[in-house]
Amino acid sequence: MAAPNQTAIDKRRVILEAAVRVFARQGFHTCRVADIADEAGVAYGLVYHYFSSKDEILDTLFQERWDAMLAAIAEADAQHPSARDKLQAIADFIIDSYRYDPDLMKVIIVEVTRAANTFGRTHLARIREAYDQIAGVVERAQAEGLFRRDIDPPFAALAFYGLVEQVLTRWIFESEPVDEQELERAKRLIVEMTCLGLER
Amino acid sequence: MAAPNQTAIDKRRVILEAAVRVFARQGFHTCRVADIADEAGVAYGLVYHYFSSKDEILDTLFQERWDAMLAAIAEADAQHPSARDKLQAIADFIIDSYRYDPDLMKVIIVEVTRAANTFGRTHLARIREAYDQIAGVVERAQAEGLFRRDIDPPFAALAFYGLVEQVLTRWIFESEPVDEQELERAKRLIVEMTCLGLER
DNA sequence: GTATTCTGACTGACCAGTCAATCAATCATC
DNA sequence: GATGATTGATTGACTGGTCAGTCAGAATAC
Repeated sequence: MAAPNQTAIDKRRVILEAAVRVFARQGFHTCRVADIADEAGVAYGLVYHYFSSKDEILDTLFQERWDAMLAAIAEADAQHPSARDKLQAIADFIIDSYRYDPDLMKVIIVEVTRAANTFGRTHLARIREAYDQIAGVVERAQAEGLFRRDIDPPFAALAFYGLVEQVLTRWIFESEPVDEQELERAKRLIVEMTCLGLER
Repeated sequence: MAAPNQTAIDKRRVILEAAVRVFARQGFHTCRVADIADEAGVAYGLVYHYFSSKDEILDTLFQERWDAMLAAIAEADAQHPSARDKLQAIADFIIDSYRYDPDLMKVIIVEVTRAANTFGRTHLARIREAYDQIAGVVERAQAEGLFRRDIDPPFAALAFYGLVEQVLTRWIFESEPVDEQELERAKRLIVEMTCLGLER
């Protein structure tokens, strides 16, 4: 019934999930591979059976998550007619990703998208794809006359995605978990702030 | 003529400035103390004559710069009557700090304000002071009826300061230096975007 | 019986921080 | 204005600990 190497696949997953917790708790540079093995309840050497290096573990985590991100942005773009709804769907997806697995989002943001000297550099092209897709959403909204034309789309994308990441970063720095109400409030405020600004 | 320990003070400064370049180029975790000594043209041991540890060098750089930051925000708040002008003055100061010493700003942002597991945590209280001051500016503008009241001030501060940091991060990830025109354009767009938003 | 998963002791490189020794400047005394 | 004493700056070889990655073999599955 089970796939031939069910166990193997599971162990790989167990290691990945343990790595998320360890990276989130101690940071990539500060933790040791032995910590990951311990957290996974697995022998040290097994980590190197499934991954060729410590770096490859983080690369894998990032790639899996970022693929989902880009798919969700494309989906949001295709599904909704209005630009505001598109941005809302994107914000919702990212905030919900945090709700579902805060540790993973912490690792992705802290160790990859904001790590200008290490993993951020290696994954730069892929990270930029997200910005480009959002810029596209803004550009088309401007062409339709829904958005002002004096803010250039790449800059608008920076402001929008930047705000989302900034909100997550705030939560990441906080010690206690974030409650449901705050998650929902953030979704609303992010889009409101991006579309309408502060002045009345 | 010269102060008694002129040389001493200079060497300390030389080491700090070398550290900025090395941290910016290689990152705090990746570089060795020997790299800093080499860059400063100084013997390895001298670094430990002026600083008790590698960490203390980064702490010093952060503290010096952040003090200037907080002073500039307070100054902007005191100097200008309108909230928009206050935000413009703050954005100008930070963008100009980047213009003057991009390496230092890179180090502060990448290694401290966004390093959730290491220095960001130790300097958290001081970082929050900047957010709190900006939130105060927004709060008073709301009380005066200039800003909408349905965005809470701490969130607005997150969006504003977050956008500034996001713009710097974009430049940090880029390889080529940023031209004057782009710096000035960013100053304008940051405030425009924060105050007016995207929708027309 | 063989292929794969799994184990954990081991190694080799690396690097933060120490320290004993040298050097340079100022001061104190005659 | 020479001589020695004191203080602080400067040097770089060395140490002790850490840790990523290896490997030889045991266990398990098929």
